[in-house]
Amino acid sequence: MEGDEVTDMAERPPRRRADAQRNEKTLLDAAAAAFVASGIEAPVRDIAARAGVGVGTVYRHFPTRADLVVAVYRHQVEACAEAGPACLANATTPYAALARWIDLFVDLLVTKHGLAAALRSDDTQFDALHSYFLDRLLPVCSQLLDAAAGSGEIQADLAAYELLRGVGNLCIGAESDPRYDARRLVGLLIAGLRQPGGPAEVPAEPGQQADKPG
Amino acid sequence: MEGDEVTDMAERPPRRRADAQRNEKTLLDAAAAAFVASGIEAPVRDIAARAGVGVGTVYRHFPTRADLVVAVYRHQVEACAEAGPACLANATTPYAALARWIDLFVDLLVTKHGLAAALRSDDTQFDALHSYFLDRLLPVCSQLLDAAAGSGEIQADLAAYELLRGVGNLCIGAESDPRYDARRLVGLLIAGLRQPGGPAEVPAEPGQQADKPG
Amino acid sequence: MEGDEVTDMAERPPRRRADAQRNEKTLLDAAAAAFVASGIEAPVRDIAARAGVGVGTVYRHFPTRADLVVAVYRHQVEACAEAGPACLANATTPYAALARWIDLFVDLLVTKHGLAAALRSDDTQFDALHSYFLDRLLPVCSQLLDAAAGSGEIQADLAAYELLRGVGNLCIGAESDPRYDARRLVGLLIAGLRQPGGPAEVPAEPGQQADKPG
Amino acid sequence: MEGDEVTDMAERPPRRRADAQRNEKTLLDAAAAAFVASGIEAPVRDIAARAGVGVGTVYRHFPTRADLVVAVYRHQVEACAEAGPACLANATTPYAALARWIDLFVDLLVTKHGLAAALRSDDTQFDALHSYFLDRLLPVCSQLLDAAAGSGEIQADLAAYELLRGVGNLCIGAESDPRYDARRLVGLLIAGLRQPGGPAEVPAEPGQQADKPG
DNA sequence: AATGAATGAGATTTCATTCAT
DNA sequence: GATGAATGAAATCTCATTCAT
Repeated sequence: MEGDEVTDMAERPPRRRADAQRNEKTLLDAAAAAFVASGIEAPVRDIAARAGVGVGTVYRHFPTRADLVVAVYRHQVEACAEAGPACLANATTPYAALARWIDLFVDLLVTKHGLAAALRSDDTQFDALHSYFLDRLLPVCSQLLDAAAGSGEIQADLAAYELLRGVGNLCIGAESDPRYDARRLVGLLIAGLRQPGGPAEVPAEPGQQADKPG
Repeated sequence: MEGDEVTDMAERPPRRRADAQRNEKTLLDAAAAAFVASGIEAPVRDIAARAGVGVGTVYRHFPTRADLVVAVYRHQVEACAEAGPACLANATTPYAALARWIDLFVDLLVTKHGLAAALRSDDTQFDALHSYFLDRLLPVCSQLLDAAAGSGEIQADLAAYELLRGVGNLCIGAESDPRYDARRLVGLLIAGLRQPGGPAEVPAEPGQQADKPG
Repeated sequence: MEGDEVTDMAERPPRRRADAQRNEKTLLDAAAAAFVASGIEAPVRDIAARAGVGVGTVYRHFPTRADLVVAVYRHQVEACAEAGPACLANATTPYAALARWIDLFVDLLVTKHGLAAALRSDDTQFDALHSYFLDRLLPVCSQLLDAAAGSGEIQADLAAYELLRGVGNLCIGAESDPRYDARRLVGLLIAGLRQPGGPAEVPAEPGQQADKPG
Repeated sequence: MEGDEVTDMAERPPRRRADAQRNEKTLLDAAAAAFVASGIEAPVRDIAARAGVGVGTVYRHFPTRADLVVAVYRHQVEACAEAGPACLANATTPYAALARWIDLFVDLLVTKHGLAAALRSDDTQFDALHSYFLDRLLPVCSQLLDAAAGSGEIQADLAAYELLRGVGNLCIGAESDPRYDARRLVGLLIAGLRQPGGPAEVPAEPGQQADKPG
């Protein structure tokens, strides 16, 4: 992702002060840490303190909290979005690709503590964040869902929006609770998708009903 | 002069004043409404205003916010807990009973706006609420899970805690988002439970575990 | 028994806590002092400190700054407004009544330091204050102007609004500058009103005729 | 063009860098515009932005806000000061000269939005501005007043300081309020100066001093 | 000289909680 | 018991001013 920077051999574009750039990085790290520790609504002053800068500096770089949150997670979101087509290309079936990609999405949410919280917030202040997430990830998820539906592995009628939201919800609080394995529950959800007759119905097929554990 | 504590020997029935009792009921209704409107963190002042009492009265009845939240939802939680055995008795199979009961649990969470939010909060102030919920509902859920596992309909290895938490998470925000149908996703999750090979397994094809993008 | 009941009638109206009432008075005094010292924009925190209360108390009593300013000066404004008809009744001529009333208005502005400043401010936050002043004093001033015009002592075409604003302006800063006598300048302004032919015109009297601007 | 300012590049002597000089002019224009738009307390950043320079540049040229304000209005103040003797030379009487000059002074204040505000401010930061104004204009006004007093057209006892301050005050807010005509009120003030009996006196009628309301 | 990033004091406002009445 | 006034700790955001580049 940082590879983009190498293209400019000269300093043509409006040169940024070195300390400003350092600060931005420091701020993003500090904000990420603060989000983990205090949630997405961590006081600006705390973030500034963690970064060792004044509050004004935070506001200069990120005028709104949403700007900050988006910036904190942009790299990961981008990587996740770009992984979608790769999953499709490499997996044995579209359904496997979907499962794999959802797994990456779960990684994103679980390891970046505040993210799931940010997504669930209905504070209008985070609308921009919601939009960004959906803009970037909905198309990817849609493509995978469509492919899996096209191959007949899953039903066709689950919207990508709903799936993303559900997976996002399942990941809330996962990082702080050792008794809760979000990845496993997401796995159940994805497995549920594969039910031919819909979630509430039992398929009348031999071989799917009789296996009894132990 | 009046009401020295020691004069109690007459053993008057420790009855609460009628108005105090009325207030408690009024307060619970008001709090429930406030939670729906503004979420679980609704200002105490709002709740008092809705109830037509002073804030002091709220604090007298419910010293902490958690006390209030627990009280608000106690009835519903009790009813849900008690429905567990009934489901088991009436359903055709243990798995069906589980599905039915989970459905009731979803009702509880989705219709009582603030509840899912309260459960997801990791504010230590809500620990009491968490405890109450788990104390009351975990055994019920466990029983249902065990029964379904015993009948061979599902795998045995999902903890009731994890299931409740997952379903609770899936219900977050369901009231306010018409594009998100929590009930449907919970259905997928429960359906996933029934998968023969376990949630993490996809149809037996060689190499499918190894698919990695890039 | 009967003795107990007598106090009841006295406490009918919505009882205010004694300290609240005391606080309100203290706050008004503190605000008045702060306005004198730091102008109408004195920090709320300063006002609270002067009054020996917390900032929250200020906001409880006076939600907006304009509320506070209006309250601080309400007594004086009311008294001034009510003096208008009295002036008219007691003075020898309508013009004398006008002059007398304007004098009272100047008293109001000059002795209450911040007032003129508040009136001149074009911060929209003070619109309510402007409105209050105009609502209350414009009609009074109009009546006096009309009477003086009716008696032929002054021209009829000066709007009360303009006169009040002009006098208000002349009073700005008067309390802090010993070299500036607002009362005197207002006197000149009122004297100028009496010119039969309008301010720029010279009455046909010997020795006053030849003035032409530049 | 600013060609007046010696554009000859032949000039060797320790001249200021051309861009610095250009900046100064640009800054003055920008500041004037900002004062009109936002008043004399316009944020430094706004001024810098209007001028297309950094805030540091503003501070380099004008270390204090007062320096900037003085510089912005210096040309006009000089012109006004120099117009005094001219008025006296051209008018038919000293009083007419005074009236004419005051008119020019009003022009200065009314058309240069922020100026009256700057003059009225009692912020010590503007002391330099006050001094500059008085230094430059008081002597001029004094001369005109003295002449008019000498010719018997007005009383001798109004200090130039008081007159300037009064006129200045009358001009406050005149630009933004269509219902308020500062020029007209100043006209009344000047007319009042001509009253034979002095400003405080009303037409000789018995008992008129004693009128009191109530 | 010019730039604009950084600083941090200060202003406003909200609420949970206490406590006088 | 009930009331709601008082409190003051946050939290946000704005700018004047300094200073690294």
